[in-house]
Amino acid sequence: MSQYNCLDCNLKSAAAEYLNEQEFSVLHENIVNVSFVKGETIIRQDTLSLNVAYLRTGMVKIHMRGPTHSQILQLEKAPTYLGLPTSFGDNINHFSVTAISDCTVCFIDLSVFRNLIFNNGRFSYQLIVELGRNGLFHFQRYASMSQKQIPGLVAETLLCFSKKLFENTSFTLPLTRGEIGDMIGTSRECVSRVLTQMCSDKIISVEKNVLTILKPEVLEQICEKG
DNA sequence: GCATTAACCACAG
DNA sequence: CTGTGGTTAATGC
Repeated sequence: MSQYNCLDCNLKSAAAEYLNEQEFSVLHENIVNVSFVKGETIIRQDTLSLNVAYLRTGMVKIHMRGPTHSQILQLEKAPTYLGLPTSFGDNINHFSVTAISDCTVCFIDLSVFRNLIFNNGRFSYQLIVELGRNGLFHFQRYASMSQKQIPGLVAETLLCFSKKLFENTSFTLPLTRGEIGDMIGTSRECVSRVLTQMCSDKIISVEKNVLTILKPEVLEQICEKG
């Protein structure tokens, strides 16, 4: 069991804001908080899913084995639920979740979580909102992936990192070039080339692993034109 | 044809 | 892991 009380958790999910005191105490009795260091697997593809995972702190990559390469589906930062599609879609995990920074995760018993959904409409509604946004994000990604050229995809990825993940025009690259390649379905070489090209065009700068977006407008333009 | 895009391979740091 | 260069295949004008 976790040492802290869920009711007093200052990192509650948007959905959990709607739980009452009694529901929190049930949650608290059926939750376990686990720390992961960077690189550790939090959820493993093809294993049985027995609980819902809630990412309290840290950042993760969600990925799966494709026909030939590994495919990175998305990056997520705390606070967020992890693997809801798996929890409700199938008993078997259809993807893996790996920590890309140190993380803390709460694992919640699935049947307890299911009861919360049955009994609390507002809580459920917030989950649906999250699931819906996630689905929309992937629809958009799907269209981009099949229609944009590599520079457009790289631009899209960098803008996503900047706007959604770090909320900053300057950030430490959370993935290697190879992983970015796995994310947009190309090779590490292509990512490398596009990045160095953007550097020489002064659209971005990369020092060590810190990337700074110098010309957001140009990047947006590349992103849109594909 | 010629140019562009990107994959694949190999080698160096 | 990263950056580059050479080569090749596919596609478009």
